Amino acid sequence: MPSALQHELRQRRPFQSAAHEAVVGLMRTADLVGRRAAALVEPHGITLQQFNVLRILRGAAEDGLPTLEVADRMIEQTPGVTRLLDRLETKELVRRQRCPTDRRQHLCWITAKGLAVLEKIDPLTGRAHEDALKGLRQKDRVAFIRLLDAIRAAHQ
Amino acid sequence: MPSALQHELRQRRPFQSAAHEAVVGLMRTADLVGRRAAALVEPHGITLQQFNVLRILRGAAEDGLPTLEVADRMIEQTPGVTRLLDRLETKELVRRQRCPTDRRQHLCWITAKGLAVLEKIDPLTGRAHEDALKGLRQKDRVAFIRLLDAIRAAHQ
DNA sequence: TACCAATACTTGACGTATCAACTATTGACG
DNA sequence: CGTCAATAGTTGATACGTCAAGTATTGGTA
Repeated sequence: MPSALQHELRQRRPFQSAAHEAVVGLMRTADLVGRRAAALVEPHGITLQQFNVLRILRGAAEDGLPTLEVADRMIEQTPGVTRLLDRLETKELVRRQRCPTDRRQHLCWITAKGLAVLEKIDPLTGRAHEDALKGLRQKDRVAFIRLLDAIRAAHQ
Repeated sequence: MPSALQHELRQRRPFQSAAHEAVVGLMRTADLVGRRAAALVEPHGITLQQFNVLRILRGAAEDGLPTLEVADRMIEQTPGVTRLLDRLETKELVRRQRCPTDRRQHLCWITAKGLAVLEKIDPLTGRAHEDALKGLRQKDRVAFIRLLDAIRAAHQ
C-alpha cells in the first residue's frame, strides 16, 4: 500500500527505506510550514529571515549583538547576514555601529521602528504555531520535538 | 530545564509552546539535513534542486514530462522550474521540446549525460539517508514519518 | 616592537525563490 | 467562425543562499 508521501509526489515506486522517506517527508513538511510562516510576516513588509533577525536583536535588547553572533543564532544557517542587515538598516528597522572596544565588530540593535513591526506580528504567532501543528495532539508534539532533537544531536 | 533547541539557539527564554518549539525544531533540522544532501550532490556539478529534477525526469523515462508537471512533483514547491531547466539544458543534462499535440507545453527528458550523473550519485544515497537519520532507531523513523504525514495532512 | 596568523566582517559572482506581468495556445461558447 | 477565458510557460525585478576572495583589526609571539 503506497505511503502518503509517495502519493503526494506521484511516485510509482515506494521509497527505498524508512530513512529515505523520513528525509523527504522532513524536507517537504518544513517547506510547507516555512511557507506559511513567510506568508504571515510578509504582509508586514519583511521576509521570514528578516523577521528572525529582528527577533534575535529584540532578545539582545540594549546590548546589541555583533553581526556574526546574529548569524550564529539564526534558525537556519545564513552566510548572508551582512546583506540581510543591510536591507534591514535601509528600512530603518536596525541600527549598526562599529564596536568601540573591538573595531572589527559591527554591533547591531533593533530600532523602535523595528520593535513596532514585531509588536504588530506578535499577537499572530501563537495562533500560527498552533495552526501549523494542528495535525498533532499535544502528546505527539512533544514526541516530535524529541525525535527532531535526536536527529540533530546525532550530528555532534 | 532548558530544551536542547533553546540551548542551540542561545535563547534565554523557553519556547512559548510545544507547537512553537516543534516548528523551530522542524525548520532547523530540515536545514541541517538539506545541507548534507546538497553537499553530497554538489561535487558532481549539480545543485540539490537540479538533482531532484533529474530524478523526477528519470522516473518519467521515455515519455518526458511537461515543465509544470515537473514543478508539481518537486519535494519543495518551486516556481522557478523554468530557469532550473534552462541551466540543466545548458549543461546538456536535460533536453526540451515543444509538445506537438499541445504547443503550449514544453516536454522535458533527461539525457544520457544526465543519467550518467545520477548513476554516479546513486550508490551514495542509501548510505546518506542512513547517516542523516542515524539519530533515530528504525522504530522511531517510522513514528517520525507518521508524525510528518499527520502535519501535512492537516493542511488538506 | 615588528610580524603574522586569526578574527570579523564585506564584496563579487552566480544560483535559486518569489511574485507579477507578459506571450502563446488551446478549447469552449455564443 | 470569432471571441475570450483558461492553460502553459517565459521574463523581469528583487531578496536570499553560498562560496571564494578581499579588507580591517586584533592579539600573540619572536
